[in-house]
Amino acid sequence: MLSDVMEDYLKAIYTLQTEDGDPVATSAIAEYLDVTPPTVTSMVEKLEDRGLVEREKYKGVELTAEGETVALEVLRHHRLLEAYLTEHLDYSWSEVHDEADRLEHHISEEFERRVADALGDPEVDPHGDPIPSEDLAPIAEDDTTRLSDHTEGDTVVVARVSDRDDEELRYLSNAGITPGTRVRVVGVAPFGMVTVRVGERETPEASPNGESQGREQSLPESVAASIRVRRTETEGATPESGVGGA
Amino acid sequence: MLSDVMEDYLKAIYTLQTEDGDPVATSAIAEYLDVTPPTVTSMVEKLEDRGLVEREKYKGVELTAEGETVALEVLRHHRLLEAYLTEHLDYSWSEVHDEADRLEHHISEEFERRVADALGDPEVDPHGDPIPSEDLAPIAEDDTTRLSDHTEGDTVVVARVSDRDDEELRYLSNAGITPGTRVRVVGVAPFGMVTVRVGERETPEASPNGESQGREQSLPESVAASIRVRRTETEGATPESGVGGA
DNA sequence: GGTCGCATTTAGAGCCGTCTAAAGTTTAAG
DNA sequence: CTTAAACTTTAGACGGCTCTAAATGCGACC
Repeated sequence: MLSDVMEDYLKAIYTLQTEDGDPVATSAIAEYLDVTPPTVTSMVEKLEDRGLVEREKYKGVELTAEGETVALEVLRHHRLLEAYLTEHLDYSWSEVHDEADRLEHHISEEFERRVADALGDPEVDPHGDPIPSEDLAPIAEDDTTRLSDHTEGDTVVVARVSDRDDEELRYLSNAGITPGTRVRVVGVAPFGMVTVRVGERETPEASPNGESQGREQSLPESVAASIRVRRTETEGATPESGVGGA
Repeated sequence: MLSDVMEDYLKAIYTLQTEDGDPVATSAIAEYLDVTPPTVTSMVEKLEDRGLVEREKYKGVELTAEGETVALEVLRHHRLLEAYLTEHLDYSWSEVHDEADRLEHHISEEFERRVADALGDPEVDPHGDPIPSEDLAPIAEDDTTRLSDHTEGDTVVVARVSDRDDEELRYLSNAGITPGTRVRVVGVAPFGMVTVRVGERETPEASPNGESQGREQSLPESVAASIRVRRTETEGATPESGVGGA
C-alpha cells in the first residue's frame, strides 16, 4: 500500500537519522533524494498522516517505530539483493547498488525468503553493511570507527564501505580495500588525507587481493570517512575521541 | 523513459493482437488490464503520440514495429524471470507469474544478460512460451494447436499452457499436465469438455509425473483451449480445420 | 434504410509526486 | 537587540494514470 517513493523517503530518513541521532532536516532529505525541499515537505506530511514519521514544523522529522520497521524491510531487501547479485549472478561489488535500489521495492515476501535461503541468511551484505533480520528488529549499534579518525600506526580491519558511490567503490576495489582487508595507517596529511599500507584480508576466501598486498594507498578525507573499520585484537587502535562530524 | 504502465499496455496489445491478428479493441485491453475503457482510450492516445501504436478511432489499435520491440523486450524479461525463478530459486511452476509481472519492468539490461547466461539462453519458459531472442526479432508463428480443437483418438504433446491463471496452473500441475507431457484424447463431451489420458513426458528430465501416469483427466473447454499442443510424429493428429476462435 | 444497442470517446474530476515562486520562521551575526 | 541569511513551508501549477457520467459513432436487425 506504500508507494515506492514513500519507501525511498523512509529509507532516506532512516539512513540520515542513524548517522547522527538527531531529527532529520528537510534539506538533508531533499539532497539525499535529489528533489526540492517543498517536495520533501509535502511528502513528509503524507508520511505523518500515515503514522510513519513524527514531525515538528521547521525542526525536522523522525521515524516512528512503524516507519522504522518499513525502512528496515526495504533495507533488508536492498542488502539481500546486493548479496544475491554478487554471489549468484556474478555482479561485481560496485555494480550492485543501482540494481538493488530498483528491485528492492518490487520483490515479494516469498522472493525475500528464497533469496535469504539461497544465501544461508547472511548477516552482512558485500559492502559490510548489516542486513536487518527477518523480524525487522532494530539493528544493534555498531562498534566501528571511521578510518579518518585514526592516526599513524593504527592497524585496523575494514568493516564497511559506503555503497552509494560507484566510482569510489571501483577505486577501493582496485586498491584492494574491501571489507575484511587489514590496513595500517602510515600517515595522516593535512585536511585529513590518510595514507595506509594495504595488508592481507582476514578471511582470505573468495577474492584475494594479491597484487595490492603491501601497497601504500592515499585516500582523501571524504573517502577515509566513509570507510568504517574495527580495531584488530592484537593492537590498541582506538581513535582520538570526539573527532567525529559531518 | 516509458512508464511501467505503458509497458503493460504494449504487452497487453501484443498478447491480444497475436491471438487473432486483428486490431485490438479498446474493451479487450480494458478487460485484460482491469481498467475502464476511457482509461484505455487516453493511454492509447499517448502511445500513439510516441509512435508505439497505430490507431483508427472506434476501430482498434495495432503495435508499430517500435511498439512491438518494446513489447518483446518486456516479454523477454518476463519469461527469463519465470525461468530463472523456477530453476534457481525453487519457485514452482504456478507461483512464478506474479513475481515476474512486477520485476519485468525494473531489471536492467545487465540483469537480463546475466540471467540469460545463468540459464544458458533458453528458448522457452517453464510454461512453454517462447522467450524473445536478445535482438528482439519477431517471434516465429508457432505450429501448435489448441487441445480443444482435437478429437477422440488424437495423441499429442503439450507445448504451452497459459501462465495467467494460478489456479488453473496448480490444477494442471497436479494432473501431471505440463509442457512435454504426452496426452491422448479419449473423449470430447458436449460444450467442449475434453477427457484425456495422461501419458509419460517426452523429455523425462526434472519433474517426472509418475503418479499421474495413465490417469484420465477431464478438462473444461476453457482450460483445454488454453493448452497448446503439437502432434506426435508417429500419428496423424491434425485437428479439424477452422474450429479456432476466441 | 431507419433505429436501437453497444462500443468508444469526450468531458471533467481526483490523487500522486514533482516543480517554481513567494511568504514565513529560525538563527546567527553584528 | 536588530536584522540579514538560511532554511522551511505555503500556494499554485503540471503531467501521469485513473475514474464516472455523458455524448457520440457504428453496426446489426427488422
